[in-house]
Amino acid sequence: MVLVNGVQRPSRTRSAHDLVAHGIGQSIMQGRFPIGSILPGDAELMELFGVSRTALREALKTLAAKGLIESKTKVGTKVLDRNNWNMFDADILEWHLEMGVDARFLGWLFEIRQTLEPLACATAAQRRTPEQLERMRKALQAMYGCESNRQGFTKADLAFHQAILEASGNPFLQSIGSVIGAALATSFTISSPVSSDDRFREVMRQHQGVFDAIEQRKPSLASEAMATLILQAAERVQIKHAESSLAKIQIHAFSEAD
Amino acid sequence: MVLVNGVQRPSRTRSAHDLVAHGIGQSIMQGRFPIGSILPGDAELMELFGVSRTALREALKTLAAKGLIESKTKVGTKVLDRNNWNMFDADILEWHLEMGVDARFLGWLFEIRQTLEPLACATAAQRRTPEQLERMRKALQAMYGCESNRQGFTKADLAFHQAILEASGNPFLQSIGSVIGAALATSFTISSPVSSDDRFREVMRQHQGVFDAIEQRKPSLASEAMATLILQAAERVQIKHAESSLAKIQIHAFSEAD
DNA sequence: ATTATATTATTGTATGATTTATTCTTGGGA
DNA sequence: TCCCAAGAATAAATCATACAATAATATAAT
Repeated sequence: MVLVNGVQRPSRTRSAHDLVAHGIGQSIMQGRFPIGSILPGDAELMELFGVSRTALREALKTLAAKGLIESKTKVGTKVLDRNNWNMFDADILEWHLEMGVDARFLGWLFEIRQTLEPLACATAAQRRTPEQLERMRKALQAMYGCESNRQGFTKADLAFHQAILEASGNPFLQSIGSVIGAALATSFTISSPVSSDDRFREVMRQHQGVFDAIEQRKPSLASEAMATLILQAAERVQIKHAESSLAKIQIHAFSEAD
Repeated sequence: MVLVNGVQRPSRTRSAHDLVAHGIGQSIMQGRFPIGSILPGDAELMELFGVSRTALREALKTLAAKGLIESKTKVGTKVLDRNNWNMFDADILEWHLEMGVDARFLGWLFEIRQTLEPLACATAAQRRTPEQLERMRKALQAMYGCESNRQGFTKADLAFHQAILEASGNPFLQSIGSVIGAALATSFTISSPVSSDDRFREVMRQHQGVFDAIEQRKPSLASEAMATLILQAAERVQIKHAESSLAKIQIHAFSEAD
């Protein structure tokens, strides 16, 4: 889904409760429904979004499951504090991105990647199966073939990182794919539309290094290679972000379905 | 909620959709609804749990929000692959624990803690406010005062770790409280009922060390102190787990509300 | 002033009808 | 025989309405 000026254009017909959950979720992110406040009652929300009670309540249950809100009889539906939000949830991240990201948020994002992805590489280097390695190789090949196609490149990049996560064998690490997706989505949007030839070669060299280390079953080498890769990616994005003085940015979120 | 022989006794009257979500979620964890399979249609599930379609569908939306299932018109509701599950979700972790944990799972759990909590300590040492430090101090005091009360001790322990997460300022780190809660819940259940006096002093010494480092704003020291603390906790639990040859274990999950 | 009871607003649950989307089937052509 | 298109079947998605449960608030009784 593509965002322009912070207003969403529904790309396809999505289910009603999905749209409502998206709408309320985004409003919470933007502070339109402040933290700690009570949301409007069912009746009002039904009218606001033009849906039935069923669809509305399903949307609320979706948000409650992600830790955004909590409903209690008679007292109403309260917007919970941020530390109840599940930041590893793909939707919450997407809504964050759609709101526009600031340097602080990017810092947090890369702090996590910088910590977890090297771990994933290290364990993947130990536990990878031949099939998993093959998936990485395929994704890497796709990256090589997408020098000109930035969207395709980003998609292949995400697939590469996810293949590593999967090979780590740790289900917790496998759950952070959405975080990486969010980071790549910002890179896609922020960095210069025509990436230089040198930069492409440098990025590919780093990714190839990670792959080689995992292929050769060298945990610490794989870990370090990934650490430097992420560090440089973070620097690129944050510099670019500082250059663009926009508060809100056009965001394109990627999903595996794309 | 307490588990005995894998059968749940509902401790209090909970909402219908909550019970259904819990029931289906647990069944998925246990493999009773296998991954990739289509679960029974609305009508059958309604009868199975004795609830209306409304309650059932809200439960399904809750599970869908956590990445466990996906519903498509005509095709049915499919149990998604594990890497779609959000392992940082408190409910999913709880259901995992209720099912009983194995050494592998404990390993994954501590792998994550071992990586993220030192980071949290390091950033907390840099960015903590006086109020946040005070929260840590209070929790630490509570731990000192609960040598005999194991449940109270575990609760205070969790509060201490969560105070650190909060002080880190990183919302992603603040979301992993449930992971720590899960780890502590297993420790509570597995380790010997009467912990020795020496062990208590050792654990307190380590926690005090983490606190001191954060108080003195020494990031690397705080990070290392936490790393060794977790390492030893992991060793204790896994050894104890290996001793107890039970496949399923009585689990007591803690929440902030307790 | 305190306790007990009634009120009432808001979420929670139930039910049946209707709509929508997708698979499966069937029929017609090439 | 094979392929494509039109239609039927089916299960989820949505709607509309009614009723129940709960807890905050107000009111009355002690």
